[in-house]
Amino acid sequence: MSPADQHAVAIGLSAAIVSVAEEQPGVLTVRHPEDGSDGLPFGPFDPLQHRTLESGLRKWVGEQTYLDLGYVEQLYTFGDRGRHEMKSGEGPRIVSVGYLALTRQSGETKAPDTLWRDWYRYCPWEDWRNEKPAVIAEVIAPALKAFVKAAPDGPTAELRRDRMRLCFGFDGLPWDEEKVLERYELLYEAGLVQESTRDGRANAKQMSPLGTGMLFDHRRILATAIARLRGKMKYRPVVFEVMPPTFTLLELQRTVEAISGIRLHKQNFRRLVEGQGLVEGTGKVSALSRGRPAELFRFRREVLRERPSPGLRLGTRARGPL
Amino acid sequence: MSPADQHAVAIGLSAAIVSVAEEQPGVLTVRHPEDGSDGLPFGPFDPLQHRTLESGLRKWVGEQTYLDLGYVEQLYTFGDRGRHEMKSGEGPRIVSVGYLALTRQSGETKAPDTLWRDWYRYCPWEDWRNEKPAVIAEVIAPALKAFVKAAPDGPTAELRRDRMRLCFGFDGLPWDEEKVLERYELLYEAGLVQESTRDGRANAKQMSPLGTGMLFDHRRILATAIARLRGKMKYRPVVFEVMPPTFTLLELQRTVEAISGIRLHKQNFRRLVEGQGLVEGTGKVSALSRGRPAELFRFRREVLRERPSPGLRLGTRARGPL
DNA sequence: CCATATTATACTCTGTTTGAGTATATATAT
DNA sequence: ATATATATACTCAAACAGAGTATAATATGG
Repeated sequence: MSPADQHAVAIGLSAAIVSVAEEQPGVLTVRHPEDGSDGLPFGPFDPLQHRTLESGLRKWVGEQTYLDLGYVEQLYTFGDRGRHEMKSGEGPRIVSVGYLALTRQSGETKAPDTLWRDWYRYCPWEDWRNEKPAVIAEVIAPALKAFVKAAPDGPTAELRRDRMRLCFGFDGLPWDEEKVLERYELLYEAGLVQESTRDGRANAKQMSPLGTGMLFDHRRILATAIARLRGKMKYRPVVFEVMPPTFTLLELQRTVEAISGIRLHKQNFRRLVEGQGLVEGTGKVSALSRGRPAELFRFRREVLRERPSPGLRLGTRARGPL
Repeated sequence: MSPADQHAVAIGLSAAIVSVAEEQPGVLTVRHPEDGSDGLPFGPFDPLQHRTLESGLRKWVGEQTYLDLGYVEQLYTFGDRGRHEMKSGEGPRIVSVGYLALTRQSGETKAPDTLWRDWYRYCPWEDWRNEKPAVIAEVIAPALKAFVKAAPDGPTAELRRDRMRLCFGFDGLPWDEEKVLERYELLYEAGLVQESTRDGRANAKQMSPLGTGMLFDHRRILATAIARLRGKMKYRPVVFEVMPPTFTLLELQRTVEAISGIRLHKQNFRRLVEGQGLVEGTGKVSALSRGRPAELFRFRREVLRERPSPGLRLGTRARGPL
C-alpha cells in the first residue's frame, strides 16, 4: 500500500432493507462469497456517478437486489478503525454510511445470493412478543455481571452496571424496546458477540447463543435500523410502507408488534389507529379468518397533509417540553 | 485534476457547537479568511490519525476553538454534489459529516477568528418566543405562494403547497418547532436563501431578510442541529449540558425556551421538571432577582440511572404505539 | 413605613389520553 | 346447537396536559 493510499478514504454504503411477512420482520442479506457469513447489501459510493449519497445507494441496491426501494432513510456514519476490515489493518479506511429502507416485497428474492432473514436471528434478545427471551436471564445477565466485575476500577464498574441495568431492564427497570443499538454495543464491548472476536477482542464464543454474526459492522447497522424504525413508527406512519394496500387492523397490529418486539392491547390499538385518522375502512371484509370476518382497511395518505406528525404512539413514553 | 483524484472522496467534519447565554442560543462560527462569510468550525478527517470520526472531530475542534466539548452527537452525512464547493465543480468531492456539540462556555472565545453568534441570525423565522416572526407573513408566505404557482405541473404544485402549509403552519395548522430542517430545505429549494444562488439556483436575493448565509452546507447542518436538539431535549436531559452547575428554575425555563423557540407555561414547567426528578434544590437562593428570591437547583445526575429516558417533555405531541 | 410591583411557589380545575377491562356481534369447527 | 375464535363497541379509573388562581417573599418608590 502506497503512502497516498494510507490517507485515502472510501465511502461504503450499506442498507438494512426491511420488510415484514408472516409476523416476522425480515432483513435482506447477501451471502459473502469467501467468508460464508451474511452481510447487508453494500457497495462503494462513486462521486463521479452519483449526485447524492442516497441516489448512489438506490442505484446499486437496484442492481444488486432487483428491488425498487420506497422509503429510504440515512441512519448513521461509522468510521471506526478495525470494525470494517475482514482482517484488521488491511485496505484503505472505509467510512460506512448506513441506511434503512422499507419495502413491501418479501418472500422470494429474485436476485442471486440474497436471502430474507428474520431480523431476530441477529438479535434474539429483542423479541419480547411471547415472553422475555430466555437468553437474557440465562446468558446475557451472568456474562454482563462478569463484565462488570472485570472492570479495571470502581467508576468503570459502576458505569457498566448502570448501562447493563438500563439496557436490559434489570432490577425491575422497564424494558425500552428502542435501545437496540445501546444493547448491541454493550454486548460488543463485553466481547459477547462474534464480531468482537473478529475485531480483535477477547472472550467471544464462535457459536454464540447471542445471534448470528454479520460481515463488517453490518450487525451494528442493523441494530441502528431496528432502533430507528421502532422509534420512527411512533410519530410517522412508516409502517404502511411494509403493508399491502389493504389489511385488517389485526394484521396491522401484528406488523407493529413484529417490529417493536412487544405485544399491544388490541382494543386500544384500534382506538388509536382509527382515532388518529390513519386508516379508513374499505367496506370489504377479509376472507381467511377463523371468527368474525375483519374489515379491510387502507392507509389514509391524507393524514400526511392534515397533521404535522401522525404516528402510532404506542406504549407511550410521552414526550414533553423539556 | 488527475483521473484518480476524480474518484477521490474527502471526509469533512463540521460541528455546530451550541451554548446558551443571556437567553440566546449561540453557535460558534469561524470567519472564513477569503470569502468573508461565516461558517462552522470544520476540518478534514484523517484516517491515519483518528480511530473514530468523533475522536477526529474532538481533536481539531480542540485545536481550532480551544474548547473542550462535553456532549457530542453525530447528525447527518451530506454528500450532495454542488452544495459544498465554493464554486461548483472544483476540487475533490467532499462528503460532509455534521455534528452537534453542547458546551457551557460562552461569551468570549479565546480562539482567533471565532465568534459566538445568536443562532436565530441564521434562521429568524424559528424564534416564536415573543410573537410569530413577521418575516413569515411578510416574506416567506408570498414567496412560497409564488413558488407553488411556478410549479411545472399539478402534482408538483400540490406537493409544494402541502409542504408549505405543514412546515410553516399556514391554514391554522400548528407550528411544529422541530421541523427546522424541513423549513430550511423548502426555502433553499424555493431559492429564497443565499446558498441557493451560490449553488447555482436562480431567484435568490443577496441581502435576504431570511437570515445570514453560511459557507458550504453549514447552514443546513445548523438547521439539522437545531432540529435535533429541540427534539432530543424532550426525552434526554441534554439541556443541562449548557447550564451552569446551579440555576433557578426560571433560568432553566428560559434556556429551554431559547432553544425550542417557543414560550412555556411557568407553573407547569416547574411541576414537570420537579416531578420528573430532574433537579434538586440546593437550599441556597439566587441573589439577583427583582422579586422573591428563587431557589437554586442543580441537575440530578442520578435520573440517568433511574429511568430509561428522562427528558423535559414539553408541549407534548405525544408518541404512541404505532 | 407603606403601597405597589415583581418574582417564586403552591394549589385547583378541567378536558384528554392511556391502560385495562367488559360486553356484544359474527363468523368457523365439530 | 355448542364451543370457540375473532371483531368491534363501550366503560372506567388513573395519569397527565393546559390553563388558571392564590399566596409568599422580596425590591422599589413614595
